[in-house]
Amino acid sequence: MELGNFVKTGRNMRYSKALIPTVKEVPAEAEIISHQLMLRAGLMRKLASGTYTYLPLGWRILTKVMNIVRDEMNSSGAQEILMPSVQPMELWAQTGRSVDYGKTMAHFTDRHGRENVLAPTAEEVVTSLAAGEINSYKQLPFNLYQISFKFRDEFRPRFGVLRSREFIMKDSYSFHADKESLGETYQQMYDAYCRIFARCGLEYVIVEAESGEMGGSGSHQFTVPCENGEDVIVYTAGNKYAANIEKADVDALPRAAENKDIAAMAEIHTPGAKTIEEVCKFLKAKPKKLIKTLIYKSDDKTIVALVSGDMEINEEKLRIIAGGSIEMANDDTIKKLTGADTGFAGPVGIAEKCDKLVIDHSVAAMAFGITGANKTDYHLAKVVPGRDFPLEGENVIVADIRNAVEGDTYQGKKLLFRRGIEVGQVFELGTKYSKKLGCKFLDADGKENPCLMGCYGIGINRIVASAIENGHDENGIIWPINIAPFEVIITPAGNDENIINASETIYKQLTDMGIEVLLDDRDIRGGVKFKDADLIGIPLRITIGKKSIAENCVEIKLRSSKDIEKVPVENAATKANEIIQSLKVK
RNA sequence: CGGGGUGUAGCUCAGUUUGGCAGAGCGCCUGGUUUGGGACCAGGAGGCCGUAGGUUCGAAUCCUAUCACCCCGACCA
Repeated sequence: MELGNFVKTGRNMRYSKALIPTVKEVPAEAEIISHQLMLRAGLMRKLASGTYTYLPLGWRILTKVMNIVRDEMNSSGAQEILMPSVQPMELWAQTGRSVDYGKTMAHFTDRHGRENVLAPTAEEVVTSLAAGEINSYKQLPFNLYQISFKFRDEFRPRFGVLRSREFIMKDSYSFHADKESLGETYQQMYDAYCRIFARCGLEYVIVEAESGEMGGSGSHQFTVPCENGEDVIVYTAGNKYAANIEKADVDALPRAAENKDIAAMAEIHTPGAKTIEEVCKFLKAKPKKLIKTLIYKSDDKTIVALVSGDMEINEEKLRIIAGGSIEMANDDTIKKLTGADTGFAGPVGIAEKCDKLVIDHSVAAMAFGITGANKTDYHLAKVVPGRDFPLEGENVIVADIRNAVEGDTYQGKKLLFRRGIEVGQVFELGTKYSKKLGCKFLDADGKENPCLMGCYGIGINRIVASAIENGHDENGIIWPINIAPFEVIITPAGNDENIINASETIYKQLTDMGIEVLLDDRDIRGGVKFKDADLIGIPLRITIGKKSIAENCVEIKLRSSKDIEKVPVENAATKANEIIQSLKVK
């Protein structure tokens, strides 16, 4: 599977010979603008849920993005390789990710009964490769990358290519003998990413991120802010602090003053009221008066987490405290632990029964609250944290385990929220994979050590979608020139011989100059050509019509502007070339 | 995986309530008139009404099953 490996996009094209099936009407299935325009501009067609065929224009754009990525990766010293898309499940079992990755992993059994994974990423493969090749610190460091298809059986593919089941990713993996070396490469990748996104014409923000299933410590996410993004970025004014919502720290809320006068706990009959919503309705209370009790399993340990009823738990934060992967406990486990049906769990008396009780600051800050009674169909009111359940102890911890919300502060500064599309992420992996897969080297002292690793990903398709999300108007796409399918479109408006001749001449001149040019030689009305040119978003248009050709002139217009410049026919190609070169981000 | 919705022409969708000739707009083909912002006139092609079964004299329409696609949710304690 070769993904445009150093394939130069063809230089020129006649529209009449090209498959560019534009559509006027908005496809019913497309919700967000990038998805709509990718279909309308004839970039791609859907095959099945979350899988798309890229048509000539769409593939040109992807190819251009891949070539920018490749160029910057190569200049940063990374080496391109290509790993298989079909990987043995065994390898994933060795790192434990066959479980951690869960159902998102697409897999199949082959005719010999072996389980195979359709690569969602390649840490296992590359680490086992390195394990076989690395013996000495003298071989380190190195950085390998590939550009290839990735598969994820998303529970819900949506937003066109933003969350699809099959997509193109650039993934690279670096191997090091020490932390300094890892830090250096991490910084090189960070800088390379900045250049890549700048060259793709994207405005991006870099945020502190959580490393999720990847495991590891440091991580930054490159995010393109836009309304339709699936990620939420949290930041303080002036961008002094910016983080993914999965990561964003919040200040602890002020604790309620100690009040000895609060009456003792009271049991209330709440038949059938299992959810926060139902309890609130039943008791006419506000969610923030409730203590939400969530029960998780981490391996064979039971973890109970408490969050204010109006807040969301942040499973990533909890996962770090748990020290391993976590999942919601099933009804049986809950019943065994609390003695009640799901929906009536509470913190009173739970610390003695569970392996760990993690209390969010938002709960510790309450004067008193309502919570489950660990008895089916009953809740407790006037439950005072610290009095009715412990806030400290061997297996009790008060911590930040919730998502930031409007009104929160960090280091005293107000937190702001914005949506974005994640287009790239860099991770310091450490030794998580090298230890498990035996990727070791001998250091100068002859001692054996696991390699330190970093990994760095870029979503190629997401770059395209986010460029559209932030680059369009009511008429269609407005491409940044570096990733536009063509740099110029020539639009002859009319069939006069001198119009055709001038078009052909300029077409040839631009081609010879190395410009990527599309000639709209279709025998149709001018209006249709203009609409199509705008829809597919070619940055520069050269229009040749009756009026202008009478003065021996053509019109040059930027897709992004209304201004039209008249230029003599013989200067047109040179002038267009000049504009294009000035637009390019080097 | 749970809830909701939709499958009818290449696309967007009517028609289903109340069973009775398969529809419109856009697109496509032919001819003509047009020709700088998705033209107009005339003619035409194109559908096993998602699939399978059932009810009925008769099913796009009613019933059952199934598949696909879309939306919401998966924070439930």
